Amino acid sequence: MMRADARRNRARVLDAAETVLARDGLAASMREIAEVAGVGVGTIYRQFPTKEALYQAIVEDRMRRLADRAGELATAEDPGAAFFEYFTTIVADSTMKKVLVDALAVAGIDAKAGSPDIKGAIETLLTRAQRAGAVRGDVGMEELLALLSAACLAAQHHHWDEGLRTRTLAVVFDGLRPARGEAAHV
Amino acid sequence: MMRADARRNRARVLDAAETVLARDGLAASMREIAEVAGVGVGTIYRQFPTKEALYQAIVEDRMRRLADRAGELATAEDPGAAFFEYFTTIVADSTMKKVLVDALAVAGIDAKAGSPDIKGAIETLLTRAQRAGAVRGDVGMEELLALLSAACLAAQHHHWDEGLRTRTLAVVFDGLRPARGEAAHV
DNA sequence: CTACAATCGGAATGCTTGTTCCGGATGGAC
DNA sequence: GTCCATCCGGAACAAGCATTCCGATTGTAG
Repeated sequence: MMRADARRNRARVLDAAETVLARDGLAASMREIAEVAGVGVGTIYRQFPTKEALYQAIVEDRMRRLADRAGELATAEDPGAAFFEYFTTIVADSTMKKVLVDALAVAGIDAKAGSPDIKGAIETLLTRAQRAGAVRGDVGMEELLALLSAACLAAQHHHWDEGLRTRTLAVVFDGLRPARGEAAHV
Repeated sequence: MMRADARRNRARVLDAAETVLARDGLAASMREIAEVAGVGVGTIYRQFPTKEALYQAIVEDRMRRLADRAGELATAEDPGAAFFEYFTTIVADSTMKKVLVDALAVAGIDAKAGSPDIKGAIETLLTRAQRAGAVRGDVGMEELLALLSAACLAAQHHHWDEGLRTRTLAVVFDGLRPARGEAAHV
């Protein structure tokens, strides 16, 4: 059983790391995280063997939340709206969360072990939206993830404000919609 | 007048820097650039007062080439094709050139001094394509640059191969085209 | 060819980073 | 209250970085 102070400090470290990493991404230093958390650097290393491990813990947590959100939307009445809303949410999120973006970029959303089945969850949203005729049938997961990742990266780097985000995603979404006349895939 | 060996070394440094920075981006170290160039680090500093200055020299050079290319395409017979070709070229380029992408991301394509009028050149391509009815009239420079930068960032980070690039840009381009029925802006 | 200023290489400097270590503090079982 | 395994803080260490400096070298004007 973990001692009470250890558990408390673990929470503080995770909190501080989330804050600092959101701002500085992978470039954040352990010293600063420790300072924000109000603990010594040694305390961090007691819980997380390495900087990467700390990052991974946070990224996995965020991934899990994103996967959960996708799960909720998987049963929405309007699959098209659900799909586009999810896309927008992730991009809006990443404007503020540099870790997530760095993680998407470095480790890759691509199938990294540990991360829950976010890919599967997104695929469900895509398939349902396609069946409902809200998204072209000929876009695959690869292109979708490429577009999603691209939007997240740019939103982060250039600090897209809401207006720019809306207008830019509008173009992408138009490209994702079926050409008029394309039949819904039953 | 510059001594002959100094001029030769300057060229070597620029070459090496282009190579190394293309691979490692801003994370590349001066030592490695010096090694690849076959000179001492001191030699680099004789020509470029700082690491940033060296980067800037290379980025400006690339920007100039991109602006030139845009200039050529500005008088193409098919403004729509010219526009989409230019977009594709830049993205394909950035898959290989990490500096460019870092520069776009960090310094920002956005109006940084020194960089020639690449923004103006792109705007010309856009306007002509819109007049020709190949691009929606309601997309502005801001969204266009956002999309361009997004594609470059993602292409670099995930090493888009040609197939993925083609399919992903196809979606974006579809979003940029006018909805059927939208009139060309004379 | 000579002489000297321009240039060179790379060791040295000073800083930042991730990680380790350990003397001292402390939670909690008895 | 006692006691010890656990945990804490932060100094210390090693590695890497950009940048500076200087004795040795070399282009070139005269």
